[in-house]
Amino acid sequence: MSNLIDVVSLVGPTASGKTKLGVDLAKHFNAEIISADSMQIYQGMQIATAKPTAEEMDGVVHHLIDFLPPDGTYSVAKFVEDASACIRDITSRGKLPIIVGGTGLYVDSLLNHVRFNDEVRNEEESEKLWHVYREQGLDVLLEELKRIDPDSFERLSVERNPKRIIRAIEFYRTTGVTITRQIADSRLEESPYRAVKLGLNFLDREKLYDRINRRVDLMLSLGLEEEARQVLSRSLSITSVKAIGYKELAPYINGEKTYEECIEKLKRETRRYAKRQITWFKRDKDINWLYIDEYNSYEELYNQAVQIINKGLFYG
RNA sequence: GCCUCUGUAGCUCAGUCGGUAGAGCAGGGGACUGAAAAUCCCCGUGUCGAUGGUUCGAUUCCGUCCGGAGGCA
Repeated sequence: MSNLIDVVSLVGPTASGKTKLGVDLAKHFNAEIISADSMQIYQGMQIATAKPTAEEMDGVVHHLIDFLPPDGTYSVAKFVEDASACIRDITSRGKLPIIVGGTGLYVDSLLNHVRFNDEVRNEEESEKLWHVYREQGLDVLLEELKRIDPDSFERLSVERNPKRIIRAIEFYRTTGVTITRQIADSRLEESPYRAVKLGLNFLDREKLYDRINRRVDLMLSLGLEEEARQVLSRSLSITSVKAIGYKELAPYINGEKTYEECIEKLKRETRRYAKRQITWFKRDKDINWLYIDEYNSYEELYNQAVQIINKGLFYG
């Protein structure tokens, strides 16, 4: 008998059917759902984020959905804090937490119990560094990084990813600790969770892409364009502007591009997003993958999921 | 019917003065610690429309055929 906390996680690319399976599993296991989705947190962004409707939730309690106005910022660190509190709360009421979502960084940080530094993000420092980057290029920043944190210089100088290089410097300047050190420190504590991990995907990538394309069409028929007009007219935070669905439609709404061009772009961006999600999740060898096109029916897939969870929970 | 142009990667097209070819887009693989629906890295063999001919050698030149576009009657 361990004192680890049992949780279930359900991940997968967008449009793979996480919402429905999550709800069905929650009902079966007397569970509540914690959403791990960086965009479904926002109010007013319903259609584009494929946020579950009341009907889809079907009475199952969902946490961390639809609670932040679009001008609010959010982050992994905040998510881990919020979701951890949710797990404690759900568990204390004798129920099982199921984490459902497509934001891999969120899920992993939560389940691995990553400890983020207490220091909050330093926006001004970050802005300054971006300015330097735009004015003088990346090499100046790389030089500084080489001086303060040779290890992360090693890692980051190959890909030359400005966002990461800037964050590494920003982090050091505000905390006096290197990001390399922080990453190591963040994993010192053992995770208090024992997670049964499920992943939803297709063997045949084409089938996923078909589904994504059809879902975008469905979103449009549900009024995505009108939602986009509303969302785009509000002030958005640095996080919420990134949502796929609005910025792709903007050129059409502004009369700069045709409807067809923008829809194509929207579908393509969604497909690419799904591909990146898959790349992220593939790395976790503990995930039990359920390949949708390997099952004859949803019931079969559902039963398999139930079996895996039972096995993990009672004999894991 | 005649004339001209055209057929090369999934798509749009370069190119080879004859030595079997390369860009963009699409697509694939990967990275990922406070913006992650973000940010970034790597990856190009394809009967060069078909078939004859010339040639040591043809995707390239010539003939014929098939497909596409345009022009003249």
